[in-house]
Amino acid sequence: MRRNKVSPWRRHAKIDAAAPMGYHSTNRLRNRLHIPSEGRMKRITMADVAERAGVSKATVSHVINETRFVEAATKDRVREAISALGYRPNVAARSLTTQRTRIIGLIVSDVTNTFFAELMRGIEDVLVDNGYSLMLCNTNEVLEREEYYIDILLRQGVDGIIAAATSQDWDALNEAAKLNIPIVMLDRTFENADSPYVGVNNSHGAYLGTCHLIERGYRDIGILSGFQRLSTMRERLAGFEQALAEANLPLRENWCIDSPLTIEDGKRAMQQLMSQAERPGAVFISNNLLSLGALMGLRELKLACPADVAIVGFDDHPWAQVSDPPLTVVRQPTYAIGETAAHKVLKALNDNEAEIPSALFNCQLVRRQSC
Amino acid sequence: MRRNKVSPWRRHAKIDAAAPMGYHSTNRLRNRLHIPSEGRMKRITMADVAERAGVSKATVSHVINETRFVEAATKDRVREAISALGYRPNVAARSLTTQRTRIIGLIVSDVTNTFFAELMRGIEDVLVDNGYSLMLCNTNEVLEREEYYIDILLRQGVDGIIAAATSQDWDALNEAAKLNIPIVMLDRTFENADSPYVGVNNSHGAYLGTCHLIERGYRDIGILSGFQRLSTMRERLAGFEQALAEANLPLRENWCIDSPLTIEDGKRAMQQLMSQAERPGAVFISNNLLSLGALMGLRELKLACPADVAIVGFDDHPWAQVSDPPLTVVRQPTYAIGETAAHKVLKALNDNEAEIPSALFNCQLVRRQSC
DNA sequence: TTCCAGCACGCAATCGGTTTTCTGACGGCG
DNA sequence: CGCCGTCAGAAAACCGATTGCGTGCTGGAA
Repeated sequence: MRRNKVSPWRRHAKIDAAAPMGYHSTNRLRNRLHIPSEGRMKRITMADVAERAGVSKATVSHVINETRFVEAATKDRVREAISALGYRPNVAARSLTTQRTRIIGLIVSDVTNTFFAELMRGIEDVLVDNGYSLMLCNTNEVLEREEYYIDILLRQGVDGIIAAATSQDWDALNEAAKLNIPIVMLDRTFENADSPYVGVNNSHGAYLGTCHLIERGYRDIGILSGFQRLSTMRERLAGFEQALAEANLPLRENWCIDSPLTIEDGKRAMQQLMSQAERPGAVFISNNLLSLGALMGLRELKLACPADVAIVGFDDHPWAQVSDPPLTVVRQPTYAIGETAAHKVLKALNDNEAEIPSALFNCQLVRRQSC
Repeated sequence: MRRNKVSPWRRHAKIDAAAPMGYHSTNRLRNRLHIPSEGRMKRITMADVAERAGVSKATVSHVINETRFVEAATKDRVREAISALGYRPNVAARSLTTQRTRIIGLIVSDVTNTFFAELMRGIEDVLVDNGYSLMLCNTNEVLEREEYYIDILLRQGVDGIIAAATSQDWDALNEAAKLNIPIVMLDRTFENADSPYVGVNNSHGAYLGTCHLIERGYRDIGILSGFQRLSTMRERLAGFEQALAEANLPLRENWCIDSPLTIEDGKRAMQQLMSQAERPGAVFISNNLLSLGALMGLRELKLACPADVAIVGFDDHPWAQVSDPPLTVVRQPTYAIGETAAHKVLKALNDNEAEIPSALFNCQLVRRQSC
């Protein structure tokens, strides 16, 4: 712990590193981080409060937590002492005895993806309402980092974990499960996951989107999808295939492209798709970053959307309303998914015996002008 | 703590609540959150490790932390015991004595704003490399929530705080400062802030953007800005004004609009601006959410950009490349700002005496087609 | 008057680590 | 041979809360 190795999985930002922007540290802005002389101030503990109020630590504790009857007058003295001294309980000490930290660990793959950010907001709003805190673990979709973080969360003693996991199996989370820590799978799950899952009906969503393309008259439809190791991507591909099958349309191998879930890769994938001799007239895109990349790719190729190729994307995004063209998408109730996931961990924590069911939300087609 | 009041500042998502999407909890997906019978597994402590290795707790501790020489053979026995038992140190216990938690608190106003998300990523990447964890506090730009969170962070005993503060003065953070906890101001600061600041040269950025509009021949220029209580917004307005002044252009009161920093409000503000009898031919927009809202507003009014009104925005966004029109913006090196902020807290933690200077990055004009 | 129940609260063990102090063994040196 | 410094590791105090158990006091019943 004390020795900090440079972790091997660090992924550097490309945009900023390349940008020719100066960094100058200004002297006139020099500031102290620390209050001048006083040195380290004595921490105020429960014993200090007890002494000032003329009671024992036990009584102070019971006043704070309302765990035992305390006479009104005593209670007042304690409260007065607390505010006079500016006492703040030490959660480390508390969780040492209670074995609970009131911290929930959140594992996501990319906080800059608005989808995950919106999930986070939903989760965080619920947690803060219930007096819980959030420890953020951004994995950048790197497995080793996810495993590292799970270990950290366990050392930290988090009360529960909400995970949009990168890993494809239960191994990484198994340690947590063995310790009886509630886990909720978010957005993604996998076959042998032994935890409730909160997300959308992905196959139906993709089905909706694809059917919309078919209704609009497109017959030659391709798909841009993410790695099939992610359950969401598998399900969306399945929904896409089902829609084609029901319409008796062919599924052409070379019109089905898997790509890493980044804008750059989406761009490449779209260009690869569209530079074939025979190219699709419409494309279903399984992820919002890929959709954005695809639009960029088309722009570079000077292909018009929907004239040259129509698009339906997965996941809505505020900017999708003002893109050129405004994107028709399958929308997930993202914020609500986050809220629900948070409620489920809390439920598990408050009622040890509760069976926590999974929750599947439905998607909604948002018609705009990309097809 | 134990009693959870519903907090008064909770802000609900509008989009999701309104969306007519079904929620059905599936029975066939019922899962257990907990491992069946075993009950609560005995936690493995340092004492267990010590016993198995036939040494004292002290020795185990020294092996783990490399705080004292331990004979190779002993070290091996301890290590074997650790991995055999699957021992994981309890950070609560550790931080109780060390008085350090290796947690940094991050206060931001809106995680769904890509700008903050990108900052977070930079911060998180640096922290994880250094063995620190991140506690996320999303304030939704609500002051009470920020204060609540600062209190939580202090109880939690975080080692440092990085704050994109909503508050306009030092009061809220003062408690933290009194406890000698390093604070780094992120993106925003204020007059009497007694902490280093990491951000960009906002006034120069706005100056750049406005000058660009002037060079392109626009004389009648307005500005959409955020609340002037935020230092960033004040500085950007100042840069804007300077550019106008240098070009001997008038600053028209009713072409300067302040608005809350949301997409909806940006839309309203832009519509308000453009529905005046005499309207500007170009607008500088101080924030990315406002820029997006502005584009939406123009679209509703059936006004063309840049034909009817030109736009230069602040903050780049991947989607800005494919918007209609692609947006000319002033870009900040967001990720690098985050990294720098993180490095500064760590510096303060590692070197108690260090004077930590503020850091100002430069902005860059990204020319696209909105003017 | 004695006894006991119940009230209001104190005492001290405990959680799981870190760190200071203590100890026994060994070896070098006069 | 005796003395002492060094070394590896043990023992115990300590961090700041929670909590089971114990206790002095009061008042009503026997």
